[in-house]
Amino acid sequence: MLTEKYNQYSFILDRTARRVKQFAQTAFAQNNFDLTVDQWTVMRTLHETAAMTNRELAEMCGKDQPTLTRIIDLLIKKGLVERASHPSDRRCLTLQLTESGTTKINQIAPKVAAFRMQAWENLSDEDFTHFVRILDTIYTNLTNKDE
Amino acid sequence: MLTEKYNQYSFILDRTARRVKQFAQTAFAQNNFDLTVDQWTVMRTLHETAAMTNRELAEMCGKDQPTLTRIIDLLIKKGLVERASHPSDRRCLTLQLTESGTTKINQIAPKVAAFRMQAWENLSDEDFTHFVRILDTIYTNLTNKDE
DNA sequence: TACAAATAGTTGTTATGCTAACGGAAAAAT
DNA sequence: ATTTTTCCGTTAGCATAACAACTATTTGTA
Repeated sequence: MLTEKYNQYSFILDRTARRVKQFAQTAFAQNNFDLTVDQWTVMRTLHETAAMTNRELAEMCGKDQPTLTRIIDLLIKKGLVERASHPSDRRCLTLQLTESGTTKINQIAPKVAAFRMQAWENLSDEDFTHFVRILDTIYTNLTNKDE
Repeated sequence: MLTEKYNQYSFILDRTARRVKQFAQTAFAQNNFDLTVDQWTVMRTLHETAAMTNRELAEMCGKDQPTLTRIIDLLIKKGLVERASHPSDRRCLTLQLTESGTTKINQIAPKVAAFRMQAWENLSDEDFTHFVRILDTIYTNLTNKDE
């Protein structure tokens, strides 16, 4: 492979990821969701698998623990999530959506799914398959195997 | 297209972009480059096309102006870049690498290109073509056409 | 010419990503 | 049983991303 040819992949990847997030964030604002995209990701994960610890939730959201702690702080301020103590391990916390949080998720989830689709205009199912395979391969290639 | 199937593309994209940046940043640290990945991107762009204004450079780097201003501030602190006044428009500034900055770019550019390649193990030239096409299409799909 | 609109760069604010470090608690080792 | 190690969550510090607001300057227009 020619080295020069691949010099730009990082730029393209970064640029596209930021555009996707920005596009979603603008849609969130226009619909008065009063959430950031990342806060929504956390709530959505918590909705699918309730009562996780901070560490488990961070893992599932693809975020590190400090970042997740701060996002949870903001969601608690908004009354959408609550922390409870873990029954058997006093180091852990159990996180779950409040009733208000569950209501919110159910309200906005279909809308989010709808405008997310706009990214895939002019692209095929096969492209989606390529997309997942290539990006996951890159991710794996750059992940430390010692873990 | 099935909506559910595409719910995760944003997650994959974001996760991969962060991994790529993190991988590069770790390599930078191990080689004592004393630069962030974004600072390197700015320097590299400035090296290829010298004497740009803040706005032009931001555009080429895919960053917004406030972000670029702050990155340039840091690079100036390190003595790698300098701001000069624009000859014909007093609103503008002309940015360029210092001699020290040019030396640094030439020293580290080959190393960066080398470890960047690690992302593409187990992937083909055809995959790279798919990658560029798909991500650029997504970017275009989500870019406001009114500009 | 005078005034309104647009442009360039900066600064402020909030949120996130990453690393390091810290305190409390549990697990492992001796 | 005590010590050491590991683990969990949080906090702190720095850099970046996005947006709004501000100053200075230039351009467009009446």
